[in-house]
Amino acid sequence: MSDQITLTEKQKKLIEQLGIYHEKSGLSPASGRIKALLTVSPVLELSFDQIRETLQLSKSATSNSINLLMSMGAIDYITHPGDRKRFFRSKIGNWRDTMKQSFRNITNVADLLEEILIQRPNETEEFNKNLEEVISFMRYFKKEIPSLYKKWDKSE
Amino acid sequence: MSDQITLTEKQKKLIEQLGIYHEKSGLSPASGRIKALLTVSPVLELSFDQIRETLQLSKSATSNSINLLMSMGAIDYITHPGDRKRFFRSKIGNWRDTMKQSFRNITNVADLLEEILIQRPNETEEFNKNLEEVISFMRYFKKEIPSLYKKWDKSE
DNA sequence: TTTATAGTTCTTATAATTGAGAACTAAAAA
DNA sequence: TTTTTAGTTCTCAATTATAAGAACTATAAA
Repeated sequence: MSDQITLTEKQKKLIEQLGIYHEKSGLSPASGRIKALLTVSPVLELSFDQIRETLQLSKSATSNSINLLMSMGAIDYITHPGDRKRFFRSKIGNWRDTMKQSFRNITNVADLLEEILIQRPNETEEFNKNLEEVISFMRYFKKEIPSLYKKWDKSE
Repeated sequence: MSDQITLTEKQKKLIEQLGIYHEKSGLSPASGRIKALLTVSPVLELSFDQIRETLQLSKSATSNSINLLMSMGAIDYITHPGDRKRFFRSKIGNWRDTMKQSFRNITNVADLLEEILIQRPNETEEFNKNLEEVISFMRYFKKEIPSLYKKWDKSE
């Protein structure tokens, strides 16, 4: 019956906080909580019903959110022999790709800003110069990311 | 009567695209369009009614969005002697601060992840190691931003 | 002093998100 | 073959976000 997992008050608070952070990054409340639960939970692999009951969600919200998070590559699942259940877990090991994705979002706007710059009147000199600088910095930033990773790897 | 400013189809399309980008970053449609208009418009300083009529917004949506963008530091205004109107303009010159703000959002989660790490069981070794790495990279990244700006400045 | 201007604020109306609950489905177990 | 399990999908209700429109306000102009 009760698949609810036991969490300390501290853990519940951290799930809430991390969940809100995920919401700000564009996830729905339910998806954010599930992603957060799979980061905070001492048990790394949780079944559908453990997630559902721990977070008090409906089956539909749980199913839809799990599938969204899987399609985003944020979580995956494993099965255990003799058990039909799937056990979901965070793909935190993929953090480099996740990070790269979020950098891509910052830098991809550079192309759009360039299109804007191209059709601006030459007369708005100071403005255009600032726009040019933003674009230039974004591209420089993008270019430097690999070496940033390399330098971090070394410093580890 | 008509304070609507003239825009090419291309400019309208760019406002739409940049507006959607701003929406994805958390602004409402109206705020996103206003910020985009003040980036694309060949006329840099636009009055309340020029913004309103060009984007076909209600007075309330225009007023609330303008005030939100001002409180965020995304736009400001000037007045011209003998004219009561305020003329709003993009604060694109502040792009370094804007960029820093968006970096802060990425790196601020490090403290939360650290709190999560601290209370995790030692048994989930691999997971904890990954979490540790994310935190370490985020902090390294934050630390490197100033020198990234410096190097970019030089390369300019 | 009255009127016009430049917005602001308040009260809805509409639309979009979100998730609940029930009905359904496919595969495995009995 | 029937039943149970592990989810999925559909429909709908509730909440939330968004902005329209009207009423209001403060300042300046006439």
